[in-house]
Amino acid sequence: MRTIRYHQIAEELRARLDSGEYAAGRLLPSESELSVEFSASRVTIRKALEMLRDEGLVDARQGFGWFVAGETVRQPLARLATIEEQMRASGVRPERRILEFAFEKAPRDVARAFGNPHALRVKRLNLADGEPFAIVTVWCAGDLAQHLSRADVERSPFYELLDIPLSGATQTIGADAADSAEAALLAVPVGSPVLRCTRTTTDTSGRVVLVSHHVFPAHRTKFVVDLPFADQSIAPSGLRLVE
Amino acid sequence: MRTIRYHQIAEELRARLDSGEYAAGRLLPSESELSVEFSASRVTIRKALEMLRDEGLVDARQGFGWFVAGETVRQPLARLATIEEQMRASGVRPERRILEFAFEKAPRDVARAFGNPHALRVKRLNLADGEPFAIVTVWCAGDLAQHLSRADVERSPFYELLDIPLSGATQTIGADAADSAEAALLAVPVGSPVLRCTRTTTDTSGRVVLVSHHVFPAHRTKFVVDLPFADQSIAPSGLRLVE
DNA sequence: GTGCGCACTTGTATTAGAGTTGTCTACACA
DNA sequence: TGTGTAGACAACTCTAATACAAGTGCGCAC
Repeated sequence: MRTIRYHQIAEELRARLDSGEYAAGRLLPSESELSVEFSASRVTIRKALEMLRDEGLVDARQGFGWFVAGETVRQPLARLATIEEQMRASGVRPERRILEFAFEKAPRDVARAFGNPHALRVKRLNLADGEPFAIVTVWCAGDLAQHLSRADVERSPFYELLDIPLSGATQTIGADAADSAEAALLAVPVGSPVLRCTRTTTDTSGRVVLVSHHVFPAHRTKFVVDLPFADQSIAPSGLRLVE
Repeated sequence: MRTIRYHQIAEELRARLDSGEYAAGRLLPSESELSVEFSASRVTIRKALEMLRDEGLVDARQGFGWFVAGETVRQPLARLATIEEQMRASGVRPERRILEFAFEKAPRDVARAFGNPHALRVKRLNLADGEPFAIVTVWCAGDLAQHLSRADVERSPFYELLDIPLSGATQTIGADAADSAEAALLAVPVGSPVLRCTRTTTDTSGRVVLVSHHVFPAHRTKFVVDLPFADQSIAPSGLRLVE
């Protein structure tokens, strides 16, 4: 059975991309190098690469080279380490388990922040090395979340899924006792202390686009804040009295 | 594996910034020095530095040099009013009750931070409108505290008593359950959730001068942190996994 | 103290070369 | 006609090397 050369080559390259062989380096070997490696002409290599481009796996820039398509998106975002990157860097294996995914009417306070009650609510459990370390509930403004699927949310963090520039956030940190549902999910006794955080994230126009709620078991997590200047008080900065 | 030179260099510099290698001096080596060190042209070094500038990590002034940009970015964090000023502004009457005042040998970790075990320990209860809202224990390096009396500490906050310029602090925020002594002081049930903060304050020379420990009842206190830039993750910033 | 010059820095613009993709033509083969 | 090879050229990117303008900091003569 006769197979077409550049289909074979495309298949081989696809396998390498999946295996992550080229993912790290970000840049694929040049067409010339590949043509030597596969004993094929540059034109044939190009045809194979163009197939992969049509599939969205790779992309090319003239004078630069072929690169894995996904990476370029992540590049500008990589500047600040996320908690999951930190975990990965320190050898801990992060995991996300989606518990609930629903478009629904947001609670009053969230709806007021969005200016619209229609929202996507995602509840998930984050694990570190298989052990639960956070329950996260995210509300996302409905119009921005319309194209998101459960698989999207399971695969990528929200900031990658929203293709609008985010600008800032306000975050509240408090302590509380775990209720029975939380205790079950986090595998801690009912009533044991947890850190409870609420965060509202806005885009560059100042519109609130995300409201999220986080519950961390106290024995596994702490916040570390560096204050470059003394803020004139022994009391930790940012502390507010509630009611 | 092909990689782009100035991406490599940017990555290396980023690592140094994170590790604090350049943070102390605040001023980075000049472009020329870096070009020699990396065996790269000045243009390449510039590209790497400009990447870091886009990320907000460093900044430059013509004729002066490149420097770590962290301070100005985080400045807003430091401008928060002190908790007691906030209380006064909202009509709440703050009060400080000194519980213990003693020059003594500091615990091992505090002594190591000071470089000297001799320290002043002050334990006090903070009240708002007569109700307890914080247990604060402050260790102050012994040589700086020698002229301080119990009356001094009762009257003024520590930052006013120390006549040396303070420069920054690192603060850890966690949750825990109140033990019996704390519960009694704060007038809450034993085992109810509290916020526990540890802060080390340094002077401009980088010497640790204060170590303080704070316990807040969860039902009365929360931390509010404004994050000027989106830090690219739903996970609250500054969160670290413990051990 | 004031002003000046010197050394050093970043900001910006060139030139050049090597390496890359984008595109085309010509040819061979089944 | 579809497939593959070979080669040539344009356009682009990255890096090096160089030069000059503009700003900063510092010491020195006055």
